[in-house]
Amino acid sequence: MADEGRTRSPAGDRVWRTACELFSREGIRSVGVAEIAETSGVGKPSLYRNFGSKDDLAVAYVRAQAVEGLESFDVARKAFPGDPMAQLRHVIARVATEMGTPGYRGCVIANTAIEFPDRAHPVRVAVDELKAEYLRRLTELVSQLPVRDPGELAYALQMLMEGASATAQFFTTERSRAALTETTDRLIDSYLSAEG
Amino acid sequence: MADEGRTRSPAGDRVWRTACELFSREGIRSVGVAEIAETSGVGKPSLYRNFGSKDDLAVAYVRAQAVEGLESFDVARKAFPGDPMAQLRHVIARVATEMGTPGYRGCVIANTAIEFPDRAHPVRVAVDELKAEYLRRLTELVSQLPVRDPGELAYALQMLMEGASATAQFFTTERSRAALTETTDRLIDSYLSAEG
DNA sequence: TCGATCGCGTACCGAACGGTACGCGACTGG
DNA sequence: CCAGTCGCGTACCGTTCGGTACGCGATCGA
Repeated sequence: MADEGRTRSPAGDRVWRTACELFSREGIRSVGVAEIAETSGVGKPSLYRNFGSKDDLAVAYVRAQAVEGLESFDVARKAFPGDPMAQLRHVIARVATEMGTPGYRGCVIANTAIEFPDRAHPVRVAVDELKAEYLRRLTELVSQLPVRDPGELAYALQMLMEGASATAQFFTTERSRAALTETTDRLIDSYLSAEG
Repeated sequence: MADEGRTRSPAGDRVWRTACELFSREGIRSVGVAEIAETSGVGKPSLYRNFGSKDDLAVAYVRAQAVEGLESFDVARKAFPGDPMAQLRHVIARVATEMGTPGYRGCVIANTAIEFPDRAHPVRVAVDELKAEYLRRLTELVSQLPVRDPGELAYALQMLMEGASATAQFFTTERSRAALTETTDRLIDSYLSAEG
């Protein structure tokens, strides 16, 4: 929900909060600009004055949703300096925690990628950048562990987090959370024991 | 693409093939019925005579897409009778193979769930049923392995397949395929060695 | 006090959506 | 030869989509 500190009018602020809530609950394409405007109690032109278009609003939303995940690497580094294993656990735990939010509907970034299949679409471009950035940071972190192929392990961990987020919306968040921590533990053990 | 053997008019047949292709390439919501009709060279009423509505067409599509995955359990059972480990490998390999199809855009069922967030929507209902059925069959299969908690392993495997399908569309199918086989191997080993 | 500026909402736009009324033309049984 | 049926496409329906022209009212500097 962090909004990059953009200065905005009161009406624009209500639009932003409403859009975040509606997008989170129903996805982006399912929500029309008229619905956002009505729900937030402002006219549509106010929406278009503060955000140039629905696409721009969607990009801002998706970027804002990614902030916490990306920053979790910095948070972990500061909380457990010199302990990459603890940092990794923190990053994974953050995903597990997020899955516990009521009405969790899966990773917003991944979902948005599905909603915008055209890779040239500005929203999709932003999504792909964010996913690549996450994998980059994860790989960087895993590289500090004593494993032979950190890139492979990082990719596998990303897959697991992605899968946990996805299954959480089909079955129960509890099972996905439990399976995520359990499986990442086993996998990391497997990579660590192979080459200490 | 198997179509449950429904008998259909020539026009309806062209509609069906076109719809499958367009849905696969661009998703369901991105494709309008007019586009399907025009691309297949038939009028819209032909579409509505053969399929009652776009939703019905989408349900048929999503069911058809799920057939191969669900049948892979039967195929595996016949190919490797009495060898649940080989059967499991076959089921997982099928997912890896599917990920290799050009223009792969992730699991159709999972993607459709994102496109229809409303759990009461008929398309979403069908999707949820199919996912539950897949997990049911997977759990049944894993239960034949000598592991303590087959339900947990099955859930983890489903998570992995889901994650591999999802990451394949962000990064490369090759990495996801490799990571899927590698990670499932390690995970199954981990569960088998714990309690032979 | 007046005039310019600014944020705002009403009312509207063309396009695209899912879905349908209706009439044409080709077969088929008598 | 003809009447009924069946599959089909043209042309249209109302609704909703994202986006905009425009005028109102409050605020603020002179």
